[in-house]
Amino acid sequence: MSDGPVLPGVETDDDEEERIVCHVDADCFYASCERLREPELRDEPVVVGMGYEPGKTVGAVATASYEAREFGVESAQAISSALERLPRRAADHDPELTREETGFYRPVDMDYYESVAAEVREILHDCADVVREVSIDEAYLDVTERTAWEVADGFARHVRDRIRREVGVTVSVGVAPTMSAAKIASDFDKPDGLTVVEPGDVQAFLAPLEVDLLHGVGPVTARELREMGLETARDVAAADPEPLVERFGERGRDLYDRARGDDDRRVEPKGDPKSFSRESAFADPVEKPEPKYEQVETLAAAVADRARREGALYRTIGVKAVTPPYDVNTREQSLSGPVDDPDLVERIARDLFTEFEDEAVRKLGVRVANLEFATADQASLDSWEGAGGESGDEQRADGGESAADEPEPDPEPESESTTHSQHGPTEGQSSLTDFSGP
DNA sequence: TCTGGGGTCCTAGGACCC
DNA sequence: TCTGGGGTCCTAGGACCC
Repeated sequence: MSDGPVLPGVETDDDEEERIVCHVDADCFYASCERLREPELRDEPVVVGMGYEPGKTVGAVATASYEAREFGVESAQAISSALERLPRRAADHDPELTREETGFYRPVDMDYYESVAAEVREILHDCADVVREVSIDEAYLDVTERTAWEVADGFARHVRDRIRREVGVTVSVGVAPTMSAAKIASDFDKPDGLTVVEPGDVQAFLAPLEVDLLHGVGPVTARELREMGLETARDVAAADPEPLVERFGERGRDLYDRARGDDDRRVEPKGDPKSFSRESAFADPVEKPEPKYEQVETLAAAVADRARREGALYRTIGVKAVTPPYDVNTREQSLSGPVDDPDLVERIARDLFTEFEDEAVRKLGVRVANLEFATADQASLDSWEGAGGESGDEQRADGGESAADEPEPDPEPESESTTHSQHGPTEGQSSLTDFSGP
């Protein structure tokens, strides 16, 4: 809706303002990155495998190029199954197969992809005032101040072409008045797509879509919606919202609103992370305790190291044990105050894991959560401590001598190293951006 | 699908406090 | 002593996303 002229000095209510949201989604990003440094892979089927090693059959598909998808290779598939559908192209290649029936397999190389993503990010920030990075290959842009609906497709094309020209990867772009519609729009015409949904057209655009195309609807919810007789966004939009709320809680309300094109979320930069975790799977379920504890220790050290590098203190430590067939068990423990203490992470992780030491375990994980990040003004932390006046029950175990005068039940503060002030002032941006090239 | 890794948010019950 | 209601925190699990 185009409002009348805005009187000078009269602010329109921010919430009422129509936004122009742009969702940028890279096409099979990891595969595109591999093609960037290995141009021979262009137009060929490419599979990037996680936990995959050249020549082996272990791991899972992280990304498959569109050519590989034609063979039935999909994300999250076991590499062994992918290889059945699309054999590896080998130097001594099977004369039974034509070249067209084979593809290229590469292991994930996050450092390299991160370096490419940083170049894309730079362009995105150049094209918008507010950018929300959702993942390595996806972001929302609020471009309300940069374009207008009449020329939105030209703007989106500009963003897309710049990324192709300056970085060399293709992206799909969706433009809409809401985040959820923009997200679906970017997916509508992949790869190398460009879809603009103008304000009046949102509901009509969504209507024919199957429910599982809606963001937040996975296999479970899709099945339940179908059992309720709701197959498409149109059905959901026309349904009585009450049963949806009753069955799905808040999500049901969101689902109903989004299907109708209602979504008042604003594009905002992503805040600090909420947790860090590391996990790894065994080739086969392990029953003996020793190798499992060894893995727990490795993961604990990696997680603690990550947190320290990011300048985060944590107050909760947890473990995950996946037992056959695929039961996910989690255990966690919270401390009385935030710490940076790798030994404590290891000790508590081991402790929480004892419950599973004799069970067959196929996958293990260690996690820290309840994070606190150092702010530039450490003073603000000190001030709330002082402001409380009475009670010292909410002690932070963040080092310093003061901890010694309090009988601390849980974490023993281990000297200076628990403070992270020596890491210097941390910026809002995480260390994701300061990669050091391939 | 015979199952990789790193996240987010929500729910629900119990403990504990007032 | 029994019963009440509200709020918050903790823990475990589930669904979902990329």
